[in-house]
Amino acid sequence: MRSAASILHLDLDAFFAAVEQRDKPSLRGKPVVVGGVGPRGVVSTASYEARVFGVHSAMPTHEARRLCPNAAFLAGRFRAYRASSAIVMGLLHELSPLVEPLSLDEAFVDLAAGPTTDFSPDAVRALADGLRARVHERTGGLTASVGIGSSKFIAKVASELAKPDGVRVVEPGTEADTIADLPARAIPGVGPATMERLARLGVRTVADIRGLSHGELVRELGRASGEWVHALAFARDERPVVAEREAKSISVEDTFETDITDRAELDAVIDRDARIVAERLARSGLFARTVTLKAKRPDFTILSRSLTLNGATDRPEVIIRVARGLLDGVPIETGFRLLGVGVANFTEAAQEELFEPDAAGAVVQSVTGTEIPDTANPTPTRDADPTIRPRWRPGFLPGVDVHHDEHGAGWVWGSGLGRVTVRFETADTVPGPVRTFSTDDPALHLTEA
DNA sequence: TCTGGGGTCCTAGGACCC
DNA sequence: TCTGGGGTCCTAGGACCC
Repeated sequence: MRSAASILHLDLDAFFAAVEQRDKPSLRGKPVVVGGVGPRGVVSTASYEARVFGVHSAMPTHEARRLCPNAAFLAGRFRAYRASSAIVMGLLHELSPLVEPLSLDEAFVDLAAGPTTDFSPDAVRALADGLRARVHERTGGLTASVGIGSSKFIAKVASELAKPDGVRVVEPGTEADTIADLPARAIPGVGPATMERLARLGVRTVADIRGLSHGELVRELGRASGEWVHALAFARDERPVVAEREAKSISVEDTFETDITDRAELDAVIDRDARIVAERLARSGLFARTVTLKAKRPDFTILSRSLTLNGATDRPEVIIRVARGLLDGVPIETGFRLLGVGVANFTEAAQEELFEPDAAGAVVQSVTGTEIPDTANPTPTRDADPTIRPRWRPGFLPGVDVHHDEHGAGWVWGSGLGRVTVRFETADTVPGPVRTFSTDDPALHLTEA
């Protein structure tokens, strides 16, 4: 926590709905609900006119329709939202180079990293008013709420208190008092489950948390969460504003209008999602080592299966093959309401860390790496497939190349120069046994799937 | 007519290595 | 021969956020 109120949090009011009302004058002053419009959709944003009826974010759309049948229900126009968001983020960058977007409609700004020198309450209030006026003008009428405080937590609480269309500055020294009477739920990271546990300890407000010992909280909530909640209850928050955070995962998922049981249909969903994931990977110039399959059962329980490859990939056929393999190990009789494919564990191509020593201590090629000399085993027995991009040579692709011998069939798990790891498929389990072959082992029979 | 999609972080157990 | 601790990686699930 700083001594000056130098962290700003901006939150656009009912953002998606406000953009719709701005662009369609007939919707102004009327309830607007943006979100999933299908039978299993949920509300993303409700305009303030719709909130009067009890409609709010994350509510099932069918319930919103029941509460407010006269509202306009819209699926959302993300291109328009991104455009307005970019204008606002640009305005924030005029205040400081250190801007941390949290979503399209929200960001932190570290004013101390910019030209601002006067952090007196009056000065930062004037700064926030100027910012809000520019947002309104440059976006064609959108309103924003702005909070300023000595930490991220306090700035965010302040913008919440300022809503809608207002400013709130929490003066240094008044932080603990400001949050004392808020529900414990106001602490980020305290959701329904944590709130339930805290309630059992008699906690309702932030101040109530202060009555518990550090040890009690850690015992009840676990190490990380306990310490976090304890610190924030006393308004202790040292998190820096971080401008650019690198993505750690990419995923695509679909909720179906009716549950799907059919394997072929599930495979088709995997294919579609995996191709989108691969496209986004390639566009980011990233390669992923871990593929995850996610499924939601009719009873809403979520199941996930993941597999980490020896090498990284951005190829759709690899992601598809791995994801389908993961589905093999999952009972599908009850059907799923959602299926999704994700990737994680990113590397960038042709970087040194992609080369790893093999069992013998020699350096071998990772599947995304560039070939490097291996004097111990200089000759891969198979030429590079010309359809495979150069970085893949000598080109045994995890999940694509298939091995077949008298012990059964399997697919390539990973490959380095001079070795190929094969995972055998078994009748009822994934993963099956794994075996590593030398590339000149006559028992190794590889074909492309 | 039941409850999205895109993420992040944490926990816990097992494998494996030193 | 037995015991054992620490560290890292992987996997599965859960909580949470916008």
